Amino acid sequence: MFEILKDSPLFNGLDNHEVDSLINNALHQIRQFSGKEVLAFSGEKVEKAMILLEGKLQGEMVDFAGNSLKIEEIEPPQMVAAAFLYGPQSVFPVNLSVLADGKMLVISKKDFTKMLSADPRVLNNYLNIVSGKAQFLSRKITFLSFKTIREKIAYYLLQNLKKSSNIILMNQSQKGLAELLGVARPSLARTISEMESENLILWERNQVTIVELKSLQAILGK
Amino acid sequence: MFEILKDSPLFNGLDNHEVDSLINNALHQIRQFSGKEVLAFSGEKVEKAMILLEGKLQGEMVDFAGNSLKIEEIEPPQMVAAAFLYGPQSVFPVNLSVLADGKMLVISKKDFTKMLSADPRVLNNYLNIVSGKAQFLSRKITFLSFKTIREKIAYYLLQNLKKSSNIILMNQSQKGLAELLGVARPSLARTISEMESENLILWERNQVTIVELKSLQAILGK
DNA sequence: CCCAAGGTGTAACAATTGTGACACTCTTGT
DNA sequence: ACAAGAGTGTCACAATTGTTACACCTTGGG
Repeated sequence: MFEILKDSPLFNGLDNHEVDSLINNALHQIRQFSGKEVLAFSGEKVEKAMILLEGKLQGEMVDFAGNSLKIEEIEPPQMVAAAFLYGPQSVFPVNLSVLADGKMLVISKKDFTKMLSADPRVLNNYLNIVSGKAQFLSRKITFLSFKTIREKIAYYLLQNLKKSSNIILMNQSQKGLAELLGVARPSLARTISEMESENLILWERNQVTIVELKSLQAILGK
Repeated sequence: MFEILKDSPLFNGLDNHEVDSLINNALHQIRQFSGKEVLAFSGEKVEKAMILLEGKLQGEMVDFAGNSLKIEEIEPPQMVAAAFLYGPQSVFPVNLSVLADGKMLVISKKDFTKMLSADPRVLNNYLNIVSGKAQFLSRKITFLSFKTIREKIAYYLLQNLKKSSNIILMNQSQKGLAELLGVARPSLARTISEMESENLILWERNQVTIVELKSLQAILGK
């Protein structure tokens, strides 16, 4: 039915036929989205299981001053709000907004639950997804816990640094990175300047070169 | 076997006999702990399922400057590190340290997995626990995302305020609260003073009285 | 090819928080 | 009842970050 579904972590280990069969036994629909729509607001109840088929979504916290903190980007064929379908307080923790037009598969919670019972592999996959989410959030907390922008930058770079290379490709604008780190954009730029003039890093449009790895590690290790 | 286990969220809906039977079919042991021991360090692999039977534990992040940020307190009969047993990166996200002497039930991951398969109720309970954890972490992020101490305090108070009362009982020292909010203790005290002199709240040792609820909400709502 | 829109570098200034220090108060065990 | 330890109120000062503003790049349509 949807080719991409068999690559979804949820259906890991199942073949096309099995996936189709599961989907067809459940109440489902396709939801299209486009523009700058907000698909769900923080606090709204999560009542359906959602799997992104096309496009790109973003989860962001919006504080009361209107500032936003990007929590994560969601790309196909990931599940949306997977960790918030069950549990004591199943509401969206973030605003869910559209980054790129697309569509998603929506399944009623009831039928999704049946689907989990019907196939132990799917259940196991789902368990891994939810655990993974918790781990992701935990890492996010690590991030927010760093007090200084310098630490956040160092952590981000070291986290994205591939072994046997000293170059990090940036798929993110400074503006986007500032949101991710939860700091003001000019403040980020300032700290980057400082680190450049100290010869720790070389920050170019699309890539960052680590000049002094040890000093960078020292920022986190002192 | 252990009376308290039947009250554990994991065994919700099962009777004593069923719980005993599940436990006895799994490799398990009792681990005692005391003093100021650190039971597990952040980054250590989670290889066993753990259920707290007695005492009190604390999960805390320790940054590189030695400051700690308390993430949560764990009391019986909760599971320990429930959301970190499965998933792609099953390591402790925090240091697990002892707040009060006690003991916990330790079950090998393999046998715990069997236990989940053996009883759909336990599996469902576990799913709820893990989802709940993700939701907890998500709320924690909400906290850390507030920029000012004033906002954090307002959020904390409103979150802990019971309906039809304007008094909040504090089971937490200012020091503990400062750690929870991730701010320095004197900074917290300063902001509390300010809010008191503005007649928003009345902060006493063991309880906080909300004087002007609307103004408190306005801090978060502007 | 040029314009418009978004991204980036930078600066001065304001606001907030952290630090370290000290006196004082409360609690608890002996 | 008292001493010791932990928690609290407060201060001056340092450090960091946010704000606002503006000039300058880049890039991708028209």
